[in-house]
Amino acid sequence: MLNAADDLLVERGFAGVTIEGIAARAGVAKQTIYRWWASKTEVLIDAYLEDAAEDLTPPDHGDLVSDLRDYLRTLARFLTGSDSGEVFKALIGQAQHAPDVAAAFRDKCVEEQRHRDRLPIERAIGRGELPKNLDVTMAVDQLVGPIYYRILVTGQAVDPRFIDELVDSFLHRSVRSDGSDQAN
Amino acid sequence: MLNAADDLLVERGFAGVTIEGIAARAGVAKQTIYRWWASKTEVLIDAYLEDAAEDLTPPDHGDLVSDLRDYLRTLARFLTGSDSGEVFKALIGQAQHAPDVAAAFRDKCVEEQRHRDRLPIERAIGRGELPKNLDVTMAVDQLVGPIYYRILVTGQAVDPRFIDELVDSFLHRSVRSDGSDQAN
Amino acid sequence: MLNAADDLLVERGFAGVTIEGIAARAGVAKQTIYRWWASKTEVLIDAYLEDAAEDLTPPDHGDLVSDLRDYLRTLARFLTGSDSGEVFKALIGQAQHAPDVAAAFRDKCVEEQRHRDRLPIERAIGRGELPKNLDVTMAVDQLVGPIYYRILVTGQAVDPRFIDELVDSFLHRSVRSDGSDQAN
Amino acid sequence: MLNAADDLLVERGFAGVTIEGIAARAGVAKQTIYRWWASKTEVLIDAYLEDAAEDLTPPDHGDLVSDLRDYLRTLARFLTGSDSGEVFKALIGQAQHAPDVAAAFRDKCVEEQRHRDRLPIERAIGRGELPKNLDVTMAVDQLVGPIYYRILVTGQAVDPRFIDELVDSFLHRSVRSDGSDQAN
DNA sequence: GGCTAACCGAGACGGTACGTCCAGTCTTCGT
DNA sequence: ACGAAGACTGGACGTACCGTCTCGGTTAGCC
Repeated sequence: MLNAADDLLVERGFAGVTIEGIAARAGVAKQTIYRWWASKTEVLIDAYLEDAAEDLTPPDHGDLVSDLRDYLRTLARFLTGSDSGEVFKALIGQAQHAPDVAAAFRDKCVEEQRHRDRLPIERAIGRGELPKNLDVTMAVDQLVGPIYYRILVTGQAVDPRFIDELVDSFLHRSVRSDGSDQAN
Repeated sequence: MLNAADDLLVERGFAGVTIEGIAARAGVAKQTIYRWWASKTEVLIDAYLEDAAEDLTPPDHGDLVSDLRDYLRTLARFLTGSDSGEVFKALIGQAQHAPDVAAAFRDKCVEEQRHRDRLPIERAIGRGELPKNLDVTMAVDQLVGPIYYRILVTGQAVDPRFIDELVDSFLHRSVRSDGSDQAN
Repeated sequence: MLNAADDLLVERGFAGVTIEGIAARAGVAKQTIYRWWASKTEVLIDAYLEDAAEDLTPPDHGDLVSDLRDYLRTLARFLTGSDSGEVFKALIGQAQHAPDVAAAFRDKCVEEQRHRDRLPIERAIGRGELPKNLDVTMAVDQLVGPIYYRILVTGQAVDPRFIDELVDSFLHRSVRSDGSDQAN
Repeated sequence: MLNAADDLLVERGFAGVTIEGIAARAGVAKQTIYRWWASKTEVLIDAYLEDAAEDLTPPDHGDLVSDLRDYLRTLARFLTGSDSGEVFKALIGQAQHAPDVAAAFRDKCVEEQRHRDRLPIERAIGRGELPKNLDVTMAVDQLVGPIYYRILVTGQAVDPRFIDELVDSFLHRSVRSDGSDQAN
């Protein structure tokens, strides 16, 4: 059933995902779907949860710059080029239309995603590469925000160069924000 | 007709906007709508264009910090609290589902919006507050990206404190990036 | 279970009787119903048999006219005004749609009913009030046929006056049909 | 559409008639059916009206006995052996379940039928074969009632012998009831 | 100034999917 | 072991909109 939903989304787009279509493809009665999910969006959320998360495990090279560049590139590729990313974007899209979808989606998907997003930063703090008092949430917003923005809103390409610049800007600012390099 | 579409979206959400509903509320035949627009999304794009843009004219205080803080707050308020902002978000949402919507939406709405976003930066460059070789696109992405990200993806609040920090980070980094303020 | 079926029919009509409804009201699992009956119609047949028959025992006043008038009025009241009568009519109705229902219904309900219908006539023959060679089946058809016809088909009222006329016609014809009054 | 309904009823019985089935067979959208009829029963009523009535025009041999025998045999054949008769019986059946169906059915179908039933009697009265003060309604009930009764309730055969006896009984009684043949 | 054409409202139409109800079959679990 | 509980496939229900398609009944323009 979840696979059926997944496949339909990739093949025919969000509008092509229908409860009837999922049921037909999964060889299941509509009622069975309604028994477990309230809408196609909830099916997609579960479909996303099932087979998506692991693709995004942040790497750990023991080096902030490498970690960030690697991870953010993976994130961009996930959002623009993978099936799970398609589902994720579709769900973000749907979240703009229905507050209940937004709530469920954030609870179950975004929360987890944000947790992963924080890891490289937190590890760097642990290693002393970044100051202990760094506002991690803020840092994450500044790093991934522009990426989501380009993908969701403007459609601009998110290429390695863009990510490198993003990381550079972030690091220069961050390092400086604890005052340590102002002394130079 | 555009008002009807607008009103329906605000009252009942994107799913509550239907061609039939618009026609009924506008006292118009469905066919008349189809004569000029290909889908409800296109109606909403035009509805957005009609009465939205002017709310977002960036201010010009002659001072980058004030301009940015003022403008980004206005942008956040527009996205989270205005009727036009609702339409805008609905269209971003729909753009995730349909590439043609995405294309039209970016052409007609985002383009213009991006132009406005650049103004404070460009004026600051003109005034010499920012270096001439600054990558404006990048700068805009870093400033508005996190705001859109919070609103569209995570649902975190976008309050003045967040915006101030965003602006501070940006300025320290930007100013520093050409090395000009290190000389001070 | 039978009571549940009965009650549902009276409260909500034939379409309101469902296996699930009976099961729910009787506090029983659907499967338990299917174990003993093949369809809701069979449940209704048994429900009818359980608590219906006795209301229609023909009276025995020792006088054909009184017996017939009394009995036919009771029959009319049964068909138009009693709960069992509602079940009976519902079953006749259903018998028009499904031959198997018709067969079962006639076997189990109509047969018995016909037997009761014959009693007044047969007793009158026994008493010598009617000729021994009278075609009892024919006589019954002529007496009860018009009553069923009005109730099932035309919806005309079946009032005492109608029944009296029916009985009168029958008696005059019957007495004469053995040739005994042609001699006058 | 009406033909489709008709055909389905004859082929698959009343339960086999569904709005979806009619729509599919007629090459029409469900909504179109719902636009014009409130239920499958109403479709069947109109289907019956369209192509049924003319089969039952009572004959006029100028002779009551012939007229009645001929007509009642036609009626019996109509009810037991024709497609329209199947529809008619199905509607009578359904009328037992739903008062609104009963009302519509009686208004549109039974009324007309009753009118035809009266014709032989009324013409005989016009010709002086029957007394002017004869209760025609009562007479019709007594003639057709037993036929409907056998067909709808008991399932007994309605053969020519039965009809002949019915007519004989009726005539002897009727003729006698005004005293005219007692004078012989 | 009258004829004609375009446009518009109204809404019927063939469709697709919705979400619900119930049928009839099945498995599980507790007494 | 039996029966309640209820999940399951399947199919029809009646509804909402879709996008297409006639219909008249205005206007408006052009001769």
